[in-house]
Amino acid sequence: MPTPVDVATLPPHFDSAAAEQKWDQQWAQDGTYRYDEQGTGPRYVVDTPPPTVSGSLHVGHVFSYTQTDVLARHRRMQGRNVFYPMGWDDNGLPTERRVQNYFHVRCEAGVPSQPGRRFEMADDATRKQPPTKVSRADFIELCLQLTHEDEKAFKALWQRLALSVDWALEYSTISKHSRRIAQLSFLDLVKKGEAYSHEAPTMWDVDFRTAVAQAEVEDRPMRGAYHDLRFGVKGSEESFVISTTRPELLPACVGVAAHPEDERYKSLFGREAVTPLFRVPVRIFPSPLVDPEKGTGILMVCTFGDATDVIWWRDEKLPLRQIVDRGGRLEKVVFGSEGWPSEKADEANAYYERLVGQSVKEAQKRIVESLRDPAGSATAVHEAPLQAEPKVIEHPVKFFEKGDRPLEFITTRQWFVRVLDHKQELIEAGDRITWHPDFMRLRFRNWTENLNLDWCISRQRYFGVPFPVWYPLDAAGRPEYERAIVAAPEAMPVDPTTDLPLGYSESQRDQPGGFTAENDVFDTWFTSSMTPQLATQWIDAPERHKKLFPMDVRPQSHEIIRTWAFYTIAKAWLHDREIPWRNVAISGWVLDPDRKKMSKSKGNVLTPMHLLDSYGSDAVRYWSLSAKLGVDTAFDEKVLKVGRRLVTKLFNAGKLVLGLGEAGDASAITHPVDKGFQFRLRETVERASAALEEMDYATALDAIERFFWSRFTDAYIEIVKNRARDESDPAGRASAVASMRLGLHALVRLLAPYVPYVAEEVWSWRFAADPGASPSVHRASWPVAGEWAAIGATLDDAAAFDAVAAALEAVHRAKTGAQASVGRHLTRLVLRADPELSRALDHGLADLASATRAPRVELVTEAGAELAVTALELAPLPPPAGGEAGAN
RNA sequence: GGGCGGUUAGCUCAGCGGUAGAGCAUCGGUCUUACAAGCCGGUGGCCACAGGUUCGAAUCCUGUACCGCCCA
Repeated sequence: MPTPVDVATLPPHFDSAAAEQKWDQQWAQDGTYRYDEQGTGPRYVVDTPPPTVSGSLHVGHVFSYTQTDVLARHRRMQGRNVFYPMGWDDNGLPTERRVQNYFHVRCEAGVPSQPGRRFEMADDATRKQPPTKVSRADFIELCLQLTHEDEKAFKALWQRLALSVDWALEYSTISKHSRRIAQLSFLDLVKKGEAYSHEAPTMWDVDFRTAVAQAEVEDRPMRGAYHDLRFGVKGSEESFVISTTRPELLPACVGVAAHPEDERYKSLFGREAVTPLFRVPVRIFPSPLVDPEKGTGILMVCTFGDATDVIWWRDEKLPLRQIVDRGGRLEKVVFGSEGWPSEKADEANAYYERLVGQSVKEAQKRIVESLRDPAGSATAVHEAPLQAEPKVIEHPVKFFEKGDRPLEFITTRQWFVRVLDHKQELIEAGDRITWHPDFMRLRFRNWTENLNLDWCISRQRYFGVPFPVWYPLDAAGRPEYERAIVAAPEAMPVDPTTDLPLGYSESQRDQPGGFTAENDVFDTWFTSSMTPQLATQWIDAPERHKKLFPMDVRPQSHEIIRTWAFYTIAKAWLHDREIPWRNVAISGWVLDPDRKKMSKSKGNVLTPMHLLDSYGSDAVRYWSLSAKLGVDTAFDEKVLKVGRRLVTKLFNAGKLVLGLGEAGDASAITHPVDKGFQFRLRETVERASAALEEMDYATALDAIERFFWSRFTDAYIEIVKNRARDESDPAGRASAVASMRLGLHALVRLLAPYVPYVAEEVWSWRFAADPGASPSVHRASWPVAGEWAAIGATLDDAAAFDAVAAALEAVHRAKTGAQASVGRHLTRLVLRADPELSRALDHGLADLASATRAPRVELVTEAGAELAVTALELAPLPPPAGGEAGAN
């Protein structure tokens, strides 16, 4: 049982650092935020974003995570059994990259594993050497080691911020459990026919050497140039000019296309063109996808310059001539060999020889030189194929969002999940979810409608969840992809490179007639899209899953609607024909003070730790919670100061109110001014609660804070604090003390989700020891209007309180006008008011006299009069310090 | 090019049919036994622009201009 604190001994300011330490420890010890697995009451289930633990923390993390926390805290106080887990996304490229840099290592296939070998952060000297090569197993070990360190830093921040997560529910996306859930998901999708593998041109990053999905691709404006090249027409003297930004792909040209209605080229359809330099005959066909306005209106189709080339290649059944390899260099090909026809193979090979092994960029330079050679002409006329100097343009080019060079389309075997077949269902699922703010729904809809590729889920990387898949090898040692073997669910998680498929022995690995492992890992979103299922344990704990799914809320930021939100909705639909959560709360971004997006490259990223140190956690939370969902907010240190002020104010208001001595219960509240204050307080409770029901914590905070400051501390307390100490008026005193106590009791609870440390501190002084009270304000009940029913406050009471407060304000104004302090004693005070206001003031005149320090208030009633101070006589100032200075 | 959001006091932002708001900044007053990290007051706005609807528009509609985001 907590012991009440003697508030008279408390300091003038709140020591936030000490309180943060004290209460973090206390909450952990008491299990204040624990989810009750056995609980049968209503739950509130949060699908927390697992932050990418790639090292750095910034204020954006603080911002959005605090916004989630306030929702969870509100629901917890409403008595919900709150399920609020925390995960770490330690799976994927950011981690790989960080590990490579931190230890200065590279993962390479075929390097033997060296278990037990220790690595430290690389120093400058080490960094000058080539990176150390490590095996896949060792690399993964390093990833785990480093992410574990990063997780500790994140956890410390979250605790300092007072995120009310249940740390017993912590998870990481690379853990054994997560790998199992991801592999079970894959198995379910294969069984349902929603996952398939096939060999096809896929967007490929040549630096990371991996396939990427549509969601990870972005357009960047790049300088390019139109190169006009003259093609010949087979069996004729005719020719035409195509325009291309990628002349280096000329050797991979497999067709020529123009718009079916284009009169200039209609006569060419069905005939064959001959490419310059390589003299390859290719089919000329019509396609409505060609824009007659662009370039010369006729273009070459290559394997593959862009996404449209892929469509033409597939629809027209054109041959495949891949020349760009997985590292972005031109591979060796021989014209004149099978699949590489040429009318002049020797010349073609001579031209191509100059390009082999070159990067795409260098190859372009070289081929442009060749194209200036009249000998390369494919027409009867002896002229250079390049018609004019290239015309420089700026155009959008597709990049992997984390990549540095343009994506290539490269034909590889990849695994996909069917999403195109389910567009309509996914859009409908999105519409069944409530989005906060609502317009974010359109981002989801827009993205889903515009999808044009199935979800590529395989990545040619090292650190990730492996595919639980092997392929049988035929007698010639070729994988039989159509007969893929998926691991049994009870065996998952498996690593196919070390585990065995059922019925095979290790000696059969990579042997003809044996089997081979799938080396790829899942797209990190394949696992991240399962955060609800990771937290509920899904098919491993069906009863638990049923209780927790669909979840109540998914908080996240808007730039990952197309990835995280989309994939999570897709998975929930494909697996369970369900929506994953009923609400999505989209937080905005923190912008720098110049309203620019914070990013590492701009160097304008703010780290949160020093803010926490100088303003305290409650003030930092206040800043986060004064911004509305979905709204980008410029970082403004002034708001932190306001937060700190609020914390101080609550601390001191608590001291005053609790220092008044013991209070009776609400039945002692009989004075009209007190009842009127309670009436307004109840209205505030209703207003704030309504806003929070809509997840509008910022509007709720605004209402609470405004009331706390301008009605409670500036007005009500000033009006009644003298009565609260007046021994000569026991009933009036009891009413004031009980009312102030109830006011504080409610306001501490209303503010608790926002400023949990100072609220807990104030609560602990006395309220925690009340009979039947919760030891923590964070488990106390959220105020409800019913608590005020017994007081029976009326609109007339409210008018009395409002009138006294307005009159006090008028007197303050008059005193300030007379250059006197608001505490200055008066010898005479006359107010003028209209009859209605006079009546309202009637019950509050004694309070008003004591608050204004006047002997009595003379009231002149005049129809239609504005409230005004008509006479104000200041008492002489007491003699200066030395004796009984400052006596009242 | 398509979609979405924004434009309100010097700054950061609320308000979203009924007399323009808050905090900060600024200027002035005030050390009142809760709080000077406080309190009181003053100054400051064609609510981007142009039309329209309405008794009444910052708020609803249409268009324009900037800023930003998402997607091609």
